[in-house]
Amino acid sequence: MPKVTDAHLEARRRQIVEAAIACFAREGFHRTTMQDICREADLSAGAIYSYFKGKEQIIEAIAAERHSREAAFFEAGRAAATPGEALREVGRAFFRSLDAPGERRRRRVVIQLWAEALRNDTILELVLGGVDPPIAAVAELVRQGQQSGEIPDEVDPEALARATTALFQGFVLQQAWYRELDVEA
Amino acid sequence: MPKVTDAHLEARRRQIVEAAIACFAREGFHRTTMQDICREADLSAGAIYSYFKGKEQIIEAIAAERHSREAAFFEAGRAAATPGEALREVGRAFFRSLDAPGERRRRRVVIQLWAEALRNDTILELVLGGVDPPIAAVAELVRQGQQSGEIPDEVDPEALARATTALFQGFVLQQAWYRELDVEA
Amino acid sequence: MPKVTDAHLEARRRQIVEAAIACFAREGFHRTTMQDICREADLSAGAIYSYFKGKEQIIEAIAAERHSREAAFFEAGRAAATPGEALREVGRAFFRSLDAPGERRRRRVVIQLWAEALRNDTILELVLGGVDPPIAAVAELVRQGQQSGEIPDEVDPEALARATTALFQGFVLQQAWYRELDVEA
Amino acid sequence: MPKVTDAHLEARRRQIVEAAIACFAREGFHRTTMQDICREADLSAGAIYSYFKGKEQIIEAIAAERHSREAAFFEAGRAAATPGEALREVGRAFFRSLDAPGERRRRRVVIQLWAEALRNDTILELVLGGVDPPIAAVAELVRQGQQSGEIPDEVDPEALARATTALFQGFVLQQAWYRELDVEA
DNA sequence: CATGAATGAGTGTTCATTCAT
DNA sequence: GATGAATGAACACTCATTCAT
Repeated sequence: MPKVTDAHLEARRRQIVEAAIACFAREGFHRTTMQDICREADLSAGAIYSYFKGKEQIIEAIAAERHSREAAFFEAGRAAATPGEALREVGRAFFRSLDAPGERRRRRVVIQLWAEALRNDTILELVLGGVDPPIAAVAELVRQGQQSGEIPDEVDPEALARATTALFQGFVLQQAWYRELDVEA
Repeated sequence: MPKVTDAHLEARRRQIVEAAIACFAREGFHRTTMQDICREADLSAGAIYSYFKGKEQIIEAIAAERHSREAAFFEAGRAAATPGEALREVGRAFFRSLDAPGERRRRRVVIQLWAEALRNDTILELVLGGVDPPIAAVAELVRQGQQSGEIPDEVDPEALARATTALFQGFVLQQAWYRELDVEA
Repeated sequence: MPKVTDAHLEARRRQIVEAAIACFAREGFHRTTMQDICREADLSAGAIYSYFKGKEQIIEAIAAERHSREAAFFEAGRAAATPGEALREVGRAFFRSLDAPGERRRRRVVIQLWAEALRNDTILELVLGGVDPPIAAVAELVRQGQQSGEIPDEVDPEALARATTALFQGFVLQQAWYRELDVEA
Repeated sequence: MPKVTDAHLEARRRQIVEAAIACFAREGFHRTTMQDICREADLSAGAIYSYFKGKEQIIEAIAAERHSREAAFFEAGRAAATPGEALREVGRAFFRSLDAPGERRRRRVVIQLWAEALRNDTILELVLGGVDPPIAAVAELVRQGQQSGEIPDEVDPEALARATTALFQGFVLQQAWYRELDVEA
């Protein structure tokens, strides 16, 4: 890694990550060669290795990116009047994102990250880092909803939060396989 | 897939598939070498290639297997008195399977199949073949429940079925990442 | 390393080592590519990697071989009547080997091993393993010569042995650079 | 070797050569990258390529340097009263240099040059240019010693000179491998 | 039918060298 | 003159697949 100093380092890394996402969405992590990424990023092999230690690290960089993206959904709920409304708003933000065409590619990569997390602890950690905080946030909203009487007390907030997340993950999956409707919650 | 005529062909194929599942669950499709499978199955490379045309075909065979497994859940609902009870029974059967230790390994492989389905149409078809009929079955149960008044009319049966499946898929995912509770539905 | 079982393993290893020596003598360790060795050994890359874990290990195998070769010189001295005569016989055996055409190639490789030993402890050990015992053997002969009065008492046997070895090593070097005479001792 | 006109060119070249020696002694010619040398010399890659056409040429510059160093040993003998005494003085100067700590690093590089000389004729010439004149000088001293009766006539001066050099080279080698004594001659 | 040694194209990665700034 | 990011050919090594025995 022949060091790089200035701030365009971030731009280059983004360029590479973006190219890698395009390739990975198309062909998967393992069918994508570094040469493919080079071609897509319009950079030489050597250049890419100046910014990332290897293919694995590019994948990890993509996994790390998810954090912020997931967090964005919760911005949608912030303005809501009641916790229940906030929850519904978050759900709607999520469903809206399912249709965003730019996200499609990203979601195909996310599913591969789920699989990769099974055997790469670094990626598992990054993936959970993008999953656990939302679960906690939803659980907190549920607890608030229970205090305000909006949500029945007998529900376990943690379990409901987890179920909601599971539901979303399942939709991500189905959305990647077909092209379809959504409707309810 | 040349030679071999008799019915122990099926036994051999099962032996190989079983070994492959063990390897894939441990290391993933792409980190698993044919040699790994040979070792695990205690067979020579040549032997395996008598029963499967290649690695890809072993993966496809595993994907095909899922059909029958998923179908088994619906057996649980068959004996139920009402459609609503049947649905709950199917859900319970599913959650029970999440804890079955033998299933753990299989589910790790299923997640990889989800990712693989994104770039291999044969596998996509096989995966959907294991997902669509359950959805249809649940939708049918919902419709029956609506006719018997157990379930409100305004729900879209297809959408609810799809949501239920999504929920289950999400749980499969989470179960593979942590080790946890379930409780409600 | 797809295991290899029978005793022709040794033959194959020899074939590879022999090919590697030819390449290394011609081009040096670092200019020789694995493909060169493949070509010379008339084996595929994969085949070579069944017998050696990598290029480094081939070099180490060559270094290990030296042990036995160096030891052979001392056979020459065994039949000698007196220790002094034995020493002279060993020297003569050594000088004879300098002219052996087959050895020429090997000596070119030995010089490279000397350099390699400076930064590879495994090789340093192997090289010293081929150098220390001869030194000890010569020192022992000198001691015997001192007891029999053939050699003056004031010489330090260790130092003389070491000097003798140094002399031999220097000759190996010069012989590899020019093509020349030897005469005395 | 473009540009650069003034006399501090020599200073820069020395700076680079010095850095290269440090790196080569540590890691060997082939494990040392140009980046390593850049870092050690605290110069940019481009700068180094202004003073040397490439890595090879730096190595050659190091080899060329040896000439003068070897020659210095013979200064020691110049003041001696008799040829025999001169020879002993040269030997002593050599052994003294074996212990000089700064020389240690250089000798590690010399050994690598010996190996490199086997496949790079430019380096072979440079190495021999540092070896042949000393041999000739020693042979001349021997001849003088024979004329003055100090040394028996039946010795071949050339052969003895060559043997002396071989002895020295062997000591250089051993000194690089262990840390040891010297004593006699 | 089975074996497992052999194949060889293809992979991720390195590093000497260049050249726009 | 100096810089250091970029280049890209070359390398060591892997592994799905084949086929002589």
